[in-house]
Amino acid sequence: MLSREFIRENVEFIKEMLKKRGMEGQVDLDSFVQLDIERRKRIQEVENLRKLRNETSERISILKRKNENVEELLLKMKEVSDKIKEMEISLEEVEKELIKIELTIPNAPHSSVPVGKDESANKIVRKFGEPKKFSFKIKDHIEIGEALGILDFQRASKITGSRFAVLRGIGAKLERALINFMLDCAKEKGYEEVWVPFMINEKSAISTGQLPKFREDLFKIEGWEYYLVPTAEIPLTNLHRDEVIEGEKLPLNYCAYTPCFRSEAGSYGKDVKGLIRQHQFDKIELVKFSHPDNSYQELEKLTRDAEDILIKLELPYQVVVLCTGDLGFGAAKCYDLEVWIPSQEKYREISSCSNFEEFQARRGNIKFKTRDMKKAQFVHTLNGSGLAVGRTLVAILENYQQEDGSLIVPKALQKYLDGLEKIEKN
RNA sequence: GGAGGAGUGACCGAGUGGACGAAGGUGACGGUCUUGAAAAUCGUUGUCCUGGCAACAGGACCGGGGGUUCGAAUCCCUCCUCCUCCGCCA
Repeated sequence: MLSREFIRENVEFIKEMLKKRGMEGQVDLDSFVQLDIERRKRIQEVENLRKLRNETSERISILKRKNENVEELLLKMKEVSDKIKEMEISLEEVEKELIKIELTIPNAPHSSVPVGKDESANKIVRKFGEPKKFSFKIKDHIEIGEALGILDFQRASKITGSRFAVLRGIGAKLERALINFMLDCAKEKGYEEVWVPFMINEKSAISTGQLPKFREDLFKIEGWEYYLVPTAEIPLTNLHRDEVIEGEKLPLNYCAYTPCFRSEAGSYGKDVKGLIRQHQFDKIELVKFSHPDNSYQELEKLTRDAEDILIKLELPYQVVVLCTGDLGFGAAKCYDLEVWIPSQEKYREISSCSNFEEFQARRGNIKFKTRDMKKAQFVHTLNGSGLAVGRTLVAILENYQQEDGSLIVPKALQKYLDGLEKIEKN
């Protein structure tokens, strides 16, 4: 969320920003301006009356102690009191409308973010490795996994439905190995491991920006105001909601494994087969709470920390900086890590590393204060996947496939699989 | 699921419906004392909103929401959270 004061004073800038994001006309800024003026007018009216009430009440108290007659004052004040109540209600209405609009305003992209309409304007920042050349006809991860007996989509759809997967035997162990490997990588980089609830409440989802705008992306628990976590970003960032962090301790680095649940509304027909786009997938998330002065250095670090996992797994990838039109709602800047998927001959997103600046901190009231600061100030929050486990599994299956249908285990993972070097059909 | 108890500032903790934004303490910061430190001692120490260039003025906030009242931290209702006991349970 941007500050009310900032929006008030930079309406033209916001309009321009919305245009860059391709959200022109999607936010009712004119109403915002009107409501903002109206709100402040009503505040002044109400506060003047409250002042009168406070003063008179004090007088009544004094008069009463002197045993003087206060009947007339009481009657008069009864009226004032009713009037205040009335006005408080009308003020609240305006405030609610204002918040409604505020919550639909996206973050302002950082000045270094390329301007563009859609993903075609994203810029490749760097690459690692080369797409491997295969001397045989390659298979996609579904074919490989099913042939090895480690992936089963049919039974998953029987148990639940489409966009779910069953992993079996060494496949299940591989998933668990990846989770442990990634958490260990994060720990090595100084992230504290956290185990969090896999359901979140409304407030938490508003803080990080999923609600109210993206409600249809979440799975809601019937009869509860709880949602299944779509990303560990939410519980991790909300660790410090409504807190003032000791400034000397910044940056705070956290990592967590959670399964992630997404409805994938609006992605019908996209990646319907295989592990790429599931309703449930595993992910390790990295979250930083940073001092505003160096949040962009922290973003670089965070991105490198996520990349390092791909380097260790020796998977070819590229880093892309998202353009204004492709940038997430709350992000000021975002790097996507894209891993090479041989069967699609494409780089596909496997991690997304963003700096939210104050956007989430303001929504979630997350501040910091150092000893020499007079006032607490909003932190900058950052997060990135380190990494999406399901997609990593896809990348491994496809990039490490052998002509005979077996699979070489990446060196970095072998110690997590009792030294296993190769997976073959059993 | 049943029965009780509790939620007050960074923390601990007091608070008869009017002199309470809130005693007292701890911590932090600043001063005095000291060669330095400790101890002692004095002082400062919340957030948000409105108006104002500012100094400042005003308003709101005692878990959240509502109610009673001229006036609520204090009374009533409701929700949330935590604790204790009983029951059930992985």
